[in-house]
Amino acid sequence: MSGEVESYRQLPVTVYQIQSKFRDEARPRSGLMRGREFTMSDSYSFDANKELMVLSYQRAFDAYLRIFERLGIPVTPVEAVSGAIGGDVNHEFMAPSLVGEDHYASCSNCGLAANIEAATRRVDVERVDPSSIDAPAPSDVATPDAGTIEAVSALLGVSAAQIMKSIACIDDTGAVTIIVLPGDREARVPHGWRMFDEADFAAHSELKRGFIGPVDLDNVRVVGDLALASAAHPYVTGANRVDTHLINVVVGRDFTPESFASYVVVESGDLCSNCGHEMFLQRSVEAAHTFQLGLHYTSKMKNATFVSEDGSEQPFWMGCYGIGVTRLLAVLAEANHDELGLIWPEVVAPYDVTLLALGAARNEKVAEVAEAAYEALRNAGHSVLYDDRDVSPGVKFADADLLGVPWRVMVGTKGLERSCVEVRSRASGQTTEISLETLLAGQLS
RNA sequence: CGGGGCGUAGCGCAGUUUGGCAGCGCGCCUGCUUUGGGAGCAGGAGGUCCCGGGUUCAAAUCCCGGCGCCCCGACCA
Repeated sequence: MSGEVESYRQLPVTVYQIQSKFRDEARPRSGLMRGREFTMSDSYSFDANKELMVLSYQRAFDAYLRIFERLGIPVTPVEAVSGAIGGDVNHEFMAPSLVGEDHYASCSNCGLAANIEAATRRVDVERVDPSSIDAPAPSDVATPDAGTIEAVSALLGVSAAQIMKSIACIDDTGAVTIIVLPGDREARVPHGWRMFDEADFAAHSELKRGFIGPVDLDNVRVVGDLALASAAHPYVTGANRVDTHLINVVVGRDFTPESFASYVVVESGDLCSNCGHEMFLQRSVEAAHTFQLGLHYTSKMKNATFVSEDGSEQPFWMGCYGIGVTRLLAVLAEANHDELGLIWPEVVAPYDVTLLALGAARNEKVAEVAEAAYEALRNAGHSVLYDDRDVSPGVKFADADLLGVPWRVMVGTKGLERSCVEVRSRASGQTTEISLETLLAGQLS
């Protein structure tokens, strides 16, 4: 782009490509849904400032919505984490599907939707005064080999919800941070953080895997899930000693997290962080992804610049947008089928019309009309799949349903007696009769 | 790389638990009938039961070893 665009006057610019892509996927699955080779359409926008980048982003976003609408694929744009690609605001276009690999949380009231990896919840309970919790000071309890919530729960006879889960992480600044959350919930590690790996545990011997706890931890940041701030009971936690836990740990008395936020993976029934109504989870397929990259890449590149209005050299504000074309085919089939087979949306159907000659081998007139209809429809600009096989009508009907071509024209003795043929819509199942004249003029209605 | 499952006719599978004639559906071949919703009847062909070894009078079935495929997870612009 640096060779093509020199001035702010040339902006905005959006370029695209449709290319084969290769990924070293650890486990390809579900046919076209995730393969090591696939076709991808992606595009990139370049703007002079953030406000204009957002406009370009919105144009691409709206275009994607229109594409999916025309394809007959219902999609929900959801807030997502940007993964390795970087940048700030981004959306995944999720097609609800039982075969999907992703889940998103959606609010039943305000419509807020976010990938399960990004979704947060609200906890609508008053913060509890620690002094109101009647519990003696924390004390040790031996928990040999009980390094999991389940094991501690079974050993001590307490519910998972009464145990505090402590997850050791490296945060986005590289600092060791412990996330504490209710033991009956999965931890959601914020974007940019990572959980401890083998090397981290080796480097921080004060943190005993399976027995980590937030009490008396020096020089380690502790953050807590919202639910802990409103918990009206003491917790069981790790004692930071092998085979030992602490009981009667009260949040705010025995330790105080630096801050409270949503650190659990959202579950169905959790409250929307925006409006407080219940959220539900939807299984889905990621059909497309859009990103506001901002200066994420261009600020690190020497030549990704243009000359701005005031004469200074400025980096481009970028957006990037991708649709998995190969995957789209699978999503398309998922979204557009019934028990008889595919139902191609007209805009992407490989043929407009399938022409069935019924009993042509025994009726010369049928064969003649079908041949003529084939030519007429083609001359009128239709793409036609012509079934002139010598098989029974039932076989042709079933195959036509299976292939899912939008329009089916049936030429047979029954109709020809009245100089008619039938036209059937695969999507609606509606059959109408048209005259031979209409058909031979290349028209379907 | 972990966890689970599977391997028997062209395809899909049952049979393996409790060792005892190699089965079913579809497809295929022949004949007759049928022909606007995946035809019917009759007859027929088709097997390295993944491979190797072991136990046994006898192994698709039990034991040991190997190979292959699928699913789940890790992974994933």
